[in-house]
Amino acid sequence: MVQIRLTNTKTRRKEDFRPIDPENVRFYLCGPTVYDRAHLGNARPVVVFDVLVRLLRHVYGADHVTYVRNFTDVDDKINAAALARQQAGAPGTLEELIRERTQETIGWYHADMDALGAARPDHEPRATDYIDQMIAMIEKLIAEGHAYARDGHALFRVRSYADYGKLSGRSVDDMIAGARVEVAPFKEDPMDFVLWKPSDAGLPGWESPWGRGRPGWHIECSAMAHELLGESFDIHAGGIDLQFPHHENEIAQSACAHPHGEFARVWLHNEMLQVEGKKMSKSLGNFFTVRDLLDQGIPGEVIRFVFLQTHYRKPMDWTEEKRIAAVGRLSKWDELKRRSLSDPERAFDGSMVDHAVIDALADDLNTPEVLTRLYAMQTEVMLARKPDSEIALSFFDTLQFLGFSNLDTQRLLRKQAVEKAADKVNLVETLLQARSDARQARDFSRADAIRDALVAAGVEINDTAEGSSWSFAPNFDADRLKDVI
RNA sequence: GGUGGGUUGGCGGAGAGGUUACGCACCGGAUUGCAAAUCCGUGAAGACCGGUUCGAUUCCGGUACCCACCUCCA
Repeated sequence: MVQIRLTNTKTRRKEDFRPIDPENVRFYLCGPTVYDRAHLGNARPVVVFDVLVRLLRHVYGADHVTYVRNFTDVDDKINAAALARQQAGAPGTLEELIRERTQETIGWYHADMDALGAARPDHEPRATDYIDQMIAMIEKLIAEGHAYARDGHALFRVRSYADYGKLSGRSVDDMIAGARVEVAPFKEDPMDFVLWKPSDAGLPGWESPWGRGRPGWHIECSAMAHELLGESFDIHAGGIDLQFPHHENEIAQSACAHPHGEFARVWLHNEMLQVEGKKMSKSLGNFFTVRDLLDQGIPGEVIRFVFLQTHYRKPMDWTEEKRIAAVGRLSKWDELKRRSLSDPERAFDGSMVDHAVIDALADDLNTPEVLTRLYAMQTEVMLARKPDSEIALSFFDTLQFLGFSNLDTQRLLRKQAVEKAADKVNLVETLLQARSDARQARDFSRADAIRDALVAAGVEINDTAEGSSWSFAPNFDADRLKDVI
């Protein structure tokens, strides 16, 4: 069996991955707060850890991995969005508008992540469905002395957990010295964080031993992970920005509430995404969503390819240049698929995934190394020069395994071009026949003139020993064909 | 102020204490009537300053610059 190695944030080392139970490898990924469209940065962990899940399923078996990714559907930003809608005249109670908003956002999220080729998790728990578990957990923490209730709040007592700060390499004292912590009158210690907070009449709330209120951030992940994966599970992942405070607080809560469990054995964090060398932010005007890109005709596979070019533990820069290069590469593979498979629509089952690709992934998800292997395979497929060669089958099986099933990066544009040009097919073929005739007659100047004009009009021509083939390019412009006639 | 990450050839981007990463671009060659596509090949690097070592881009220390987190942004 392939030995997977992963860089564990908890130990700051690359270590052999040994599942607690190989029959059920358990993985938790922090999901989105569903108040708006996912921006491009939100997509990075989804794609990166989708690859991890694919690897785990490949190694341990498709039915031996449990993948959980939550939806945080209780949050002040959601409340604000719902309130804005109500003030804009939307009908319904605030609770209804909140539900509407989160439901709609989850639908968007699914559509966008599907487009990126990211498989759906086995469980997608919503925080509001686990309020009871959160309350039970908070009660236990209070009973054990790890938390306290004050003024309608429940707060975690950071000093009661000796290892607080271990994951992120911080000490409580240093952080307080940094003087950037919120000091609230009801806190025993400035670092204590909120488990439960009161809701007034204008906010969603649930009855609790501390009054009507809503959960703080952090507790939902602890409660849902415990409910669905148990006291101890294998891997917990998310963006590096969650390392502190979110994951640190999750650990503290879970370790204190379930002292016999280990919570997550391995912690994985992806580095952040930048855009053209800068942080993506609304103020810089370089903020955009996954949907924005998809709507521009950039398929999810292109986004996925660009993501996999950079190792997940390094900052990744989204650039126009990379986008264009990815389109070129995938288009080339699409062309190769048409040429090297007797049935380009053939479905693959993952039985011929390349071993070197698996080895590269097993080495801490080294996706750039995977691409290097794919380039080598590409050349081998070219050299095989016959349809359905073993290397071709393996190559496209591997691509599908990696989440690249549709390689036609220009399908939207091409589809439009073909539709627009449907009545020009005969004309193009007539012209190509004329070129062929001219070549036969060795009238090369006429043949080349026809070819150049067709190319200029957006017809791709490929001459091989077996003959010529052609296709409409996405930029096909029928009007230009008039120049040929 | 504290913490973490980064700095590799024109661009993107890895591994390894000593032997070609790889891709794109460029250049040369093969193929082609000429192109395109494809194949083969050359050149080009390791922010800066020290240290360890027979030998460092790879280990250690320092400096500079960039990014992020410490503010419910993945």
